[in-house]
This record gives sequence, structure tokens and C-alpha cells, in this order.
Amino acid sequence: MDVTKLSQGCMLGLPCLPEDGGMYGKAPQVAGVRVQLEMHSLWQQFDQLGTEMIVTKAGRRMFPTFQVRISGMDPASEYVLLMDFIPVDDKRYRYAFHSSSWLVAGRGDTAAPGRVHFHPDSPARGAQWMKQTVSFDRLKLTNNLLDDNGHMILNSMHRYQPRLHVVLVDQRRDSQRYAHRNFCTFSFPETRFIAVTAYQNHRITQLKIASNPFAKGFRTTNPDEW
Amino acid sequence: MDVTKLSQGCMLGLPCLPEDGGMYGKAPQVAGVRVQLEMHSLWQQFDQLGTEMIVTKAGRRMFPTFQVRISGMDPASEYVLLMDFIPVDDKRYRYAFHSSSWLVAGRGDTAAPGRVHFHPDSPARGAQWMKQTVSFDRLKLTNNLLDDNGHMILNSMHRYQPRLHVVLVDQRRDSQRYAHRNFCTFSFPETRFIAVTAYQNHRITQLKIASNPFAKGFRTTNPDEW
DNA sequence: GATTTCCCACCTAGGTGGAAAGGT
DNA sequence: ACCTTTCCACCTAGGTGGGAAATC
Repeated sequence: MDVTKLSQGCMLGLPCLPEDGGMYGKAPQVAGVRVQLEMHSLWQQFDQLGTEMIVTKAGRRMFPTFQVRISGMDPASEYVLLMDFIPVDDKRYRYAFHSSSWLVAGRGDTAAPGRVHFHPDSPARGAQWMKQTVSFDRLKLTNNLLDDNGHMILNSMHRYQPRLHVVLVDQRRDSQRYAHRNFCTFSFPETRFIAVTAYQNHRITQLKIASNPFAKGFRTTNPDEW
Repeated sequence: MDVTKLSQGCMLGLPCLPEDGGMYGKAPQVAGVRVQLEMHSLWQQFDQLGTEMIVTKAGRRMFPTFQVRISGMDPASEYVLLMDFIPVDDKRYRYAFHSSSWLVAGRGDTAAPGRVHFHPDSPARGAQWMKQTVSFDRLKLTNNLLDDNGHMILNSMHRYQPRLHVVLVDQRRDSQRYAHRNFCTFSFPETRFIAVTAYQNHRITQLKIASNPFAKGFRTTNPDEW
């Protein structure tokens, strides 16, 4: 399955991914949810070069930060927002400096423990989520399989696709039976990346420095263009 | 009315202030709420010297920060927590440096616009409020009557008593009619202070420096004693 | 003279990539 | 070789009191 094809629909507000079972059985409170990726052009710039995200033992933020604008929720209903990261494929990669490109280096390592990151404002009402940009800036990536800080565990030199799950809080007694109706998943192909312990592509490093205020150096281009 | 006498009951978990109408008509979800002031001995040290809090045009944090531990809420009910500041008296004060004491300098100025500060986690369930210390560290004090940042407006050289209000979120249609039953107010006399634009009592300055990590200088005494 | 405003050096707190060292 | 770890100088971001200057 080509992950690249999956998310355009969601980004534009069309039905959820096929893996969710389609929209037809969805609860009305999630069926209409629309999610728009913020900093879209910055993500695209990175994606064109091949985004790399640093993973450290202590945990490292993502840059760009995964931020979305949400609409179409029921303002009065409660939702939980969470993220996870799925392997794009079962491959291990390595970077060929001479050709400045990523090569397949073999089969993927055994998958890291699958964790999810709840947005710290969860649960909150639709009105709350929709009134301003939702930012996952507290999320951190680690390569420590024994991590005890609740960070997202990834394998270095593997490729990942971030996903956002919007889950309706269902107070009914037998809500378990309807669980599959109560959530919707969104993924944006321009946010995929390869996890690394040190940057491989120098152009990625330079774009990080140029666009992340915390990195050394000064902006040389107009941030409005991103 | 002597404000000093009012709050001991609340601090120890006894009934709310008389001004609230007593506990007898209170909803069960608020009747049992208990609030304990954190950093109690630090507050006492300041109070013994005569606490001063800086007010600035841009807004200044309180130090010590108003922090409480809460118990006795209904874990499943939703509550809003908010603070306000009431004038202790209708007086204006000035500091006599030669005698190192505060003197009454006349009648109080016209009261500043009465604002409230909602704890940013509001609304949240009782379980959430009770599971860890609730800190009002985002609250800022200003002397700008035209403040547009939602800060608490106070008159400099006037004396104030911080108050905490615990409000049950009542979803019933005619909840207005029962509003007086749905909240409880707590005030701690050791948290009163005089608002100033510059510190008057040098011993207050020294204690701020010694106990606030953001102030210059190093701790010389053991923080455990506070 | 008393009080307020403004700017600043100095902190805390924590997010960066780089370089050197370590590991396999 | 290739990858990871550790430490660190250098940032952002913002909370302090001090002192000069302004205000009243």
C-alpha cells in the first residue's frame, strides 16, 4: 500500500482513510471532522529534501512541529486527540553521501513498542479544539526502547508516517461496541520522515537551522514564504 | 470586618466564609471541598514582614505563587477554579522608611475594575484538580486600568486579600437559580499583600531574592525550612 | 518628595546543532 | 565504515530586582 496516496483526501476534508473502514459507519460527531495541516509549505520544503527527525535517548522535539487546524467537530461533544507513528515500510535505510540520497540497507529492525501521544489538552470539547491551532509541540521522539518518559519510540534509520486520531468521547455504557464509529484518522504524506541520531543530508540541516528559531544562525529568507 | 479572622476555617477545611451564606445550602459537590495552601511557611515569612507584590503596566507574577492542594471534590463533576482580589480596607498606605513600617496615607482610591482570573485548566473534573497541586503561576498583577491582557488590576499602595473560588459546573437548565449553592470561597490571611510599583521594605526585597529562583543572588538558607 | 516608568544586566528553563568520543 | 552517545556553546523565551529618568 502506497502511503503517499492515502492522505490527500483527509487533508482536503474528504472521507477518512480506507483503513478506518470508511465514513459510512461513523458517528455524526466525527464524520464531518476536517483537519488542515499548518506550516504546510515548510513541511513541503523538508519533504522535497527528505525530512529527517533527530531521535535521542532523552527525547527530541519534532521540527517542524505537527500542528493542525480543525473544523467540523460538534462544539459540545468531547474529543481526545492523539498521534502515533507508523512505519512506512519494513526497510532500514542508509544515506549515501556521494550521491546525496537514501538507499535501502536491508529489512527493518523489529518494530519499536507502539505508543501513542495524547494531546495534553485531551479531553476537551469540540469548540475548544476548533478555536485555535492545535500544536503537538510537547511530543518528543526517542530511540530508547526502555524509555520511561512517555516519548514516542522509533527505530533510527527507519521511515515513519505521523498520524492524527480524533476520538469522540462516548459516555454510553456499551461504547466499546461502537468504538470503531467514534474516531477518525488523518495522515499527511508531507510529514513523513526518516528517524536519525545525527543529520545525514546537509541540506536538511541547513533548512532546520534556517527555519527553527532554536537552532543557531539567523533567518536569511522570509518566513512568510514558508 | 476583620479579614484576618475569616479564613482559618477554610484553611483547616471547616465551612466556607460567612459571606458565602454558609455551608448549609451548598450542593453536595462543593460542601465537602477542602483547600490547603502550599508553601505555607514561606507565605508566613513574607506576611510577618508585610508582603509586597510588584504591579507593572505589562503585568507581574506574584511571588510566592498562589498554589493549593484540593481534596473533597466529587471526582466526576466538573469545576471551574478562579481567583480574585478584594481590598482589605478603603485605605491608601505609604511606607515610612525611618520606622520601617506602613502608615495609613488616606482614603483608598476608586476601586480598580474587579476582574477574576480563571485557572487555565478550567473547566476540569474533580479528579483532575485533586491529583496534583493547582498553581496560579500564570496570573499577573497590573496597575494599568486599561489593561487589555486580562491581568488582575490593582491600585498601588493598597492592600489586598487573594481569594479562591471553587465553582461547580451545573448543566441544569435553571442552574442560575442555584448558583449560590454551587460555589465555595477560600481565603488565606497569610497571602494578603500591599501592591507596590517598587519594593519599599528592604527585608521583603531580600526575602524575594533569597526565595525566588528568578531573582538575582543565591539561596543562602535551606528551602526545606520554608 | 513620593511614586511610577523604562531599560537592562542577570537569572531560570529548556530547545538547537556540532564536535569529539564511543560502540559495533 | 557506519552509527550512536555525550557534552557543550549558543540560542529562544521569559521572570527578576536595580537604577536612572520621568512623572506628578
